[in-house]
Amino acid sequence: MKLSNYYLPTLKETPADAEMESHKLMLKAGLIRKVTAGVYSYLPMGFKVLKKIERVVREEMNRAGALEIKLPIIQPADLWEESGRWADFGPEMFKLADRKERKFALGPTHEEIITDLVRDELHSYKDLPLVLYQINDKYRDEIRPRHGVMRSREFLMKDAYSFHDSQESLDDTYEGMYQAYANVFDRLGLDWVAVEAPTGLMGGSYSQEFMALADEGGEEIVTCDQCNYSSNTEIAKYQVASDGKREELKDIKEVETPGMESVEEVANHLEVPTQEIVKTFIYRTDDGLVAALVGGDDSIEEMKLINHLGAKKAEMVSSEEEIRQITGANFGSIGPVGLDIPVYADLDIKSMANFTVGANKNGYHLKNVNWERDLNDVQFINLRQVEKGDHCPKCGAKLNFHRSIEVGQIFQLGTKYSDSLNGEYHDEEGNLKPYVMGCYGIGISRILPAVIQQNYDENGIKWTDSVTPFSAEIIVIGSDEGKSDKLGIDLYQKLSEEGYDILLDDRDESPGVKFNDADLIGIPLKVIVGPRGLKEGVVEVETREGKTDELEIEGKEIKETVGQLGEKIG
RNA sequence: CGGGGAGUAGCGCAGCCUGGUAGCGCACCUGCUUUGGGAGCAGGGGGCCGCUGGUUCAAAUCCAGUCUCCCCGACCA
Repeated sequence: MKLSNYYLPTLKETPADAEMESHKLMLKAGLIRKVTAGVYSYLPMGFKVLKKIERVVREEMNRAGALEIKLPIIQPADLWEESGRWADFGPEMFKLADRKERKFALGPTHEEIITDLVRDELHSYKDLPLVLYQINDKYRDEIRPRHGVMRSREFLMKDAYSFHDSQESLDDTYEGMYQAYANVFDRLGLDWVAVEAPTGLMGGSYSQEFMALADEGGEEIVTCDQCNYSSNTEIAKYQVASDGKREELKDIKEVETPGMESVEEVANHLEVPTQEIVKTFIYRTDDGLVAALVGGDDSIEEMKLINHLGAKKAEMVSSEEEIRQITGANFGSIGPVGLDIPVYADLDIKSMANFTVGANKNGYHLKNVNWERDLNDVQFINLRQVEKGDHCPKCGAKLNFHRSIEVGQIFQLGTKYSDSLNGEYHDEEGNLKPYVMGCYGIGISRILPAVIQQNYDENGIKWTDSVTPFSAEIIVIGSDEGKSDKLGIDLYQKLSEEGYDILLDDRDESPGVKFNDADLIGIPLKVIVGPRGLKEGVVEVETREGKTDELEIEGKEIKETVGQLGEKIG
C-alpha cells in the first residue's frame, strides 16, 4: 500500500479525553475515531488489524470443529422474556420498538437466539454434540463506557455455543475450547493467564476468564507460583486461618462505645486489636435481607455473597433509617446477635473466640461474643476480599496479585437456557431431555487495545507479528533527483509481487514525519531508502526496537535485494 | 445513580473574573524554498463560543434551566 493513497490521519497531540495508553495510541495512530460515548468508527488501519485478529480467532475455532454462523443483532423481546433475562439485563440492553410497537433489543449476547434456533432443528442425541459460533457486533448500554474500544457499547465479539447430551461431552468440548483459546492468545502474542471466574449474568456452573496482563487493566486476579491456582479476585479463595487459639469462653458483656462508628474508634476505645472485632453489614437480596460478617480488617466481596445465595444481586442497605428499622441501631453499633435474618460469616473468622460486635443498641458493643453460644445458625462462607499477603487455598504459597484485561471467557452453562427455553432432544431411550450447554466468548475488538497495552513505548505502538497491519514499511527520503524514489518504488513493487504486505511512505513529507509516523503506527520493520545510504551503496533496515542493519545494493540485481529483504520481513 | 471536571475552528487550548470587532499553536489550502527523526517564508480558508430562556443599548463573558462528554465508584467481552 502506498501511503499517498491511504487514509492515515495521525495526531501529534493526544486527544484530551483519552486516559489509557492504548486508547491514546489508537487515536493518535489513526486506528479509530469516536462517534459518541462508547461508539467508535474504525479507520482503514484499525479495521485491518481488527480483521487480522478475527482471522486468527476464526482459524482456531474452525480447527476446534466449531461451525460458523451469523445470528441477527435485532432480537425480539419475547425470547428474552421467555428466558427471564429481559428483566435481568434490564437497562444494560439497548431496546427499540418497530412501527407496530413490538419490542426488540440489540443483542448483548446470543444465548436466547441460538437456543431458539437449535431447539427447532436439533431433536436427536445423534446430532450432538454441536458447536456453533459467530463473529458479530454486540450491544450493551454500559453504565460507563471507557477507554475507547476497551469497554464500548458496540463491540465485536466471537461467541460460540455448544450443545451436549451429557456433562462428559460438555467437559470434552470445554477442554477443546480452552485449548483453542490458548492457541488464539499465544498466536496473537499476548501475555495471558486463565483464571477461575464468576458466571455473572450468563449463569452456569463453572467459568474461566482469559486475562491479558496489564498494569492499567481493570480486572484484578490472583495467581499462585507453586501450583496452578489462579482466580478472579471476585471469587478467589484463600487459605483459611486455622483455629489456633483455644481460648476459654468468657462471659458476654455489653460495653459503652458512645458515638463511635469505625472499627478503629471502637478498637481504640475498648483497647482491643481491630482483628478481634467482627464487622456486620446488612444486604438486601432477591430473597430478602441477610447479614454479612467479616473480620475488622477485612472487606466484603459482594460477588461472593451473590454467588453463594444464587441471587441476582445484593445491595448493601445504606440508609440510616432502614438500618435502624432492621437492627434498632445506627451503622456504628449494628451486630449479628439477636438479628432475625440469615447470617453469613466469612470462613476466616470461624476460628475466632471472645470477639466484639455491635450491640444493635446505639452507643454499645458486645464483648466476648462466641459462635455457638451466642449465635445460632451462622453459615460460614468464603465472603471477604482476598488481600495482599493471603495464601493459596490449594498449596499454601503466597498469592500474587495482577491487574489484567479480560479478553475471553468460557462457561459451562448446564441446562439454564435449555430449561427456560425448552431446548430438548431425544436420548437413546426416546426420553426428552434438555441440552447441556456451554458458551465461549472472545472480545475481538478489545484485543486491539490489549495487544497495544502490552506492546508500546514512548514512540508508539509495537505490533506483534500476527496482527501488524503491514509487515514492513519502505521509507523514501530525499532530494536526489528521484533516485531514492525510483528504488523505493521498485522494491515496493517487487516485494508486493512476492506477496509481502508492505507500506510505502511516498508522501511529500519531511523525513522526521515519516520516521515518527512509522514508529507511531507500530510497523515492525523500516526499510530506509535515501541518498545517505545510496551513496554507500546500501539501503538501511531498522526494526521497531531500533536495531539497524544495512543491505548492499551496489551492483546487485533488485531481485536479490528483494530476496534479502523478504527474509528479514519473514 | 453518587462524587469530581469540561464543553470556544478537525485537534490541543487562551479569552469569561471586570459584558463592547472571537484569538493562539497544530492540522488544512496556494506559491516559493527545503529534505536523514514532527522544516522555513509569504498568502489563504474554516466558528449557531453545546442548547434554551432571562438580564442588558450590547452576552463566549452575568443569571436560570437543559443536553453532551471525560475521570473515580457500582456493572461488564
